[in-house]
Parts: sequence; structure tokens; C-alpha cells
Amino acid sequence: MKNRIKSVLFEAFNQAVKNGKLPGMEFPDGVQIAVPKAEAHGDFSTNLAMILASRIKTPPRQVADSLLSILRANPLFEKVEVAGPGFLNFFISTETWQQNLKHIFNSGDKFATSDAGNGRRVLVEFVSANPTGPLHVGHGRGAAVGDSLARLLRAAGFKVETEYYINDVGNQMKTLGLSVYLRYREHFGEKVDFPRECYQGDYIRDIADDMAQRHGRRYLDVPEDECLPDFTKAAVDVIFSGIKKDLLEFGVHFDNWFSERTLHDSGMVQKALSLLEEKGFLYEKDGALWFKTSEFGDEKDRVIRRSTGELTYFAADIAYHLQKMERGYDMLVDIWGADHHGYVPRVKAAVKALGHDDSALKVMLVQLVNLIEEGEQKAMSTRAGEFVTLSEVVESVGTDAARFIFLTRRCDSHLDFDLDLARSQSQENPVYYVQYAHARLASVFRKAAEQGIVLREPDQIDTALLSSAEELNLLKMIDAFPQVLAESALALAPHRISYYLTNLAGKFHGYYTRSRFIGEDPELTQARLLLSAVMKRVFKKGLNLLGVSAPESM
RNA sequence: GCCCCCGUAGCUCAGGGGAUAGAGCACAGGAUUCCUAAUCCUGGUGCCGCAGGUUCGAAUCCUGCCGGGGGCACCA
Repeated sequence: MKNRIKSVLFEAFNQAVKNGKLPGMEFPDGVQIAVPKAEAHGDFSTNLAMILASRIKTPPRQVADSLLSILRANPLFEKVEVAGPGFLNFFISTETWQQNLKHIFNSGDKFATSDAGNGRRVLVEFVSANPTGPLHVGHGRGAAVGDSLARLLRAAGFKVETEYYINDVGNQMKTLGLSVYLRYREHFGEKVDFPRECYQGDYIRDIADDMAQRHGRRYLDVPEDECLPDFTKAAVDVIFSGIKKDLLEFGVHFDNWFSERTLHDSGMVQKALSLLEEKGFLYEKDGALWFKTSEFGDEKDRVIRRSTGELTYFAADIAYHLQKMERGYDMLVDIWGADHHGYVPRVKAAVKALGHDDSALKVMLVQLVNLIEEGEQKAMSTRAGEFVTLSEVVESVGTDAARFIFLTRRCDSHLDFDLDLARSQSQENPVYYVQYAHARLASVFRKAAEQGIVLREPDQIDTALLSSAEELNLLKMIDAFPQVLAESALALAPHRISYYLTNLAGKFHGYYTRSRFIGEDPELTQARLLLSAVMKRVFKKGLNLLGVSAPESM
């Protein structure tokens, strides 16, 4: 509907210019069509007159008046008025809203889409947890946000790929291998001094035990240096297949699994460094190789190759981003834990230094999750082996509740995840509220089928019967869905979908309680069933954007 | 010390230039002959952290301050 208003407004403007009611000019930028908060201000309003006013030095209300007669001639509107400082308020006629329901129904699956993305290619990279341990709750939030964002962008007309970047090279991998190796020796009764920087979790012991099962005492006589790679590989394989399993259970899909190792093997890292070298952004100091990120807004320069000769992770990250840029995306979305925020300027610096537009790189920082159980906050630390894993949470509260809760807040705000609340199968748990709306609608159609009622074609249905304030409001809310979808996608804000759905569910439940859907009047029944069919679809599509199931019954 | 995020109702948070700032929870009371009560209805709250600035218009943008969290390695 908003788009229709926009084009009507555009035409009215051009006509006013042609008639000499407005001086000759282009349609200005910054014109908004908004849904006013107060009902008395109409269904939509625009600030066009206020924008024009400052341009042509005429009071805004006077500018608005010159558009008024043209707009009023349009049958779309019941009323158009000038209000406040110079808003043009549009009141859509009841009949237009009622007819609109048929359009929505007929447009089928296309309704829950938008072309806001215009076919632009986007890569969403998220989770990317190092394979040194199971995914924990924080990763879960990133996974929910990233996966949902990808679905949202897709629905909004972007071409989306999702990617998991695997840090399978470097110090952490060595530490991981060492951790397993030492536990392996312990397995055979050796007394081992287990260093603090090694991974303490029980899963390390499990992997070591498994190595002992499979290989027996074979590695005990092999020098540590020689057998560590085998232990690292074994650990990565086990942990990574666990990660994949967790993600699968969590309903999260990745198109690509991108290994850091391939960046080294393919010479991409070397290529990135040579490029920076050519452009004169590298220098040696204290035996290390530095990148002048401070020339691009970073607070200080960063090391790329340590004096030991080893490359830092940053070196690989530069290559990774260069590689992503070269793959030709219009936008790169990186979703990181908020504790990595200091990393943003240096990666942006790298992108810029390599000659790409750093505004195409959007880094979303997902704030930490506070896990709360019985009113107490739970401690989290991977290295110390004290953390609540994602799979534990999923097992305890279910995928639907977990995902929904992760997506009820904007990602840059801290999230208190109350396990007891998420577990509770009742009132306070918002996910059921929305799912229940869908299940109720499903049950209405089951009931209708039982009574042999078949939904007619929309043009055989009298939607004018949907005339209560409640019904009109629902017609409007449903109509706004594609708009909400587009705005959430462009703002990279999937939580707005859950907010919208909760809102719609509230309105629906009230309506349901007060209204008989399948009643004595077959015409009214048909009209309400048509409304129900569309609402059901909105809930289903909306929940799907969040990666939450839409049950037929509960 | 420097950097990032947050500060909105008793609590958890939406809203992120537009007109009278919202929801859930909590608290109290009520609703079921009939499509699912995981539901609904009725009750009231706010110096939008503080102070300046930009604007026709600021909870929203800018600056400073205060408070909370996080980050500031040749770790990731």
C-alpha cells in the first residue's frame, strides 16, 4: 500500500508542477511516507510539503494546500488533509482496505517478499567459531541472528550466500592438539603437567580416549612434534562434526564452509601481502612486519608477521576479506561477538588499503549473552571449560524458544537469557504466543473442513463484511508485512520481525476471542476465513524468517 | 587513559528526526453452553541518565559529563 501512496504522491507532485501550482523542480529527496502513531492522523502521512517549503520559501501548509485538490480526486482515499506543521495525512477508504485483502491472497507467496534488495549479492559470514570446542550460547545468538538475517535478506530480494570461516591454522590449533596429546598420555597412566593455556574441558578427554581406543599406545613412542598434527586433526574432526551437528539441530544452514588453510595454500595470503607491499603500506620494525592501519583510521599499526616468522591471524583475515571482495559481492556482512569490536577498524583499513569500498563491509557486533538460571548468572569461559553449550540450551528449551529469544532484542544490546523462562511452557514465554496464533488459525481451518466448508475464490467473497474497527486494523497490519520485512532487511535488524509478529499475534488473539470465525452467516464465515488464511500465511512466513516452526497444533 | 555498545514504566526491553513515547512481565480483579484458556478483558505509571547544541520539529543527530558492560598483545 505504501508503494501505491508513493506513486500517487509522485504523480500529484508532477501534476501540480505542470499546472503551475508549484514551481518547476524535481521530486525532492528525503520524502517519507510514514505510518503515523496516532490513528487520528490517518493511515499514512508524508512530510513532502515540509521539505518543499524550505526549498521554495513558502509556508509548508500552503504548499500542502496546493497538492490537496489533486490528491483528493484519487479514489484510493476517503480523506486527505493537511495537519500540524504541514503533514499531508492520507485516510485510505475502508473499501480499499477490504479489496486489498483479495490482492494479498491472490499474490500468494509473493506477498511475503520485497524487491528492496534489487538482486544485490550479499555474503553473510557468521558463527565462524574456532574448532577448539563446542559452540556455546554466545555462538547460538550469532547463529540465530545470522541465519535469520540471511533468510530476511533473501525474502527482501537480495541474492544471499552464507559462510562459516574456519580458523584451522595457527597457535590455537597447536594448543588444541597439545591438549589432546597430553590427555592421551594421561590416559595411559602417565602423570602429566597440564598447562593452564590448554583447553580444560571434558570433551578434550573424550577425544583423547578415542585416540587411545583407535591407536593404542602407538603415539607414546613418537616424538611430540611428529604426532601433534595427528592429534590436532583428530580433535578438529571430532569438534567440527559436533559443531555442524549443533548447527543443523538449531536449523542453521551454511552455503559455504571456508577454510583458512586454503587461503595459505592458494597463495591468497601472499597475494594480499604483496599488494599491500606494492602500495607501501607495510614496514619492518623490531623484526616484525607491520601494516599501517593507522593511516586508515585505526588507532595504531598492526603486526602481520611476528618476529618469530609466523603470520598473525590478522594476515589471514586480510586475505580472506580480499578474497571475499574479489568474489564480487555488493555487500559483505560479518557477524562477530562484541568482544571483537576493536578488530573492526583494522579490517576496514585492510579493505580500504586494498582498494575496495569499506562501506560495503557491514560488521554486526552481537553483544554477550548472560545466561540466567534460578536468578543466578552463569559463568562462561571456553578455556577453563566452564560454559553452557548451545546444544545444552537447545536440549533444555528447544530450538524454537532459543531462536525466538535470541531474536527479540536488537543484537547490539546485552541479552539476559533466562533459562527458566525459556523453558516455561506458558504465559511469559513469547514464542508460544506467536506459535499459538498460528496453531489456532490452523485449527479454524480444520474445523471448517470438518463442516465441509470450502474457502471460495476471493472474488466470490464479500470482504465488505470485514467492517469492524478490529478487522480493519488487522487488514492494515497484514498489509504492512512486506514493508516491515523490507525495512528490517535494510536495517539488518531481524528482531523487528519478532516484534511485529508478537504484535500481530496480540491483535489476532483478541479478535479470535471476540469473534466467531465459523458462524451461522456463511458469507461472513467466508470473509473471515479469507482474512484467517492470509493471517495464517503471515505467521508462517514470519516465523520462518526467524527459523522458528509454525505448528499446526499445540 | 583511549575505543565500542548500552542507559526509555517497578523489571526485561521496542521505538533510532515528525504530531499525544509503546509492549511483555510483575501486581489486582474479571471472562470458558460454541472454532485450542499456551487465550482474552479491565485497572497506571514515565525530567526517554544529565547539560548544552543543530533543526520548523530531538527519546532519536552532534558535543561534553555521569552510570553499566565490553575491548585495548608480535593471542583470537
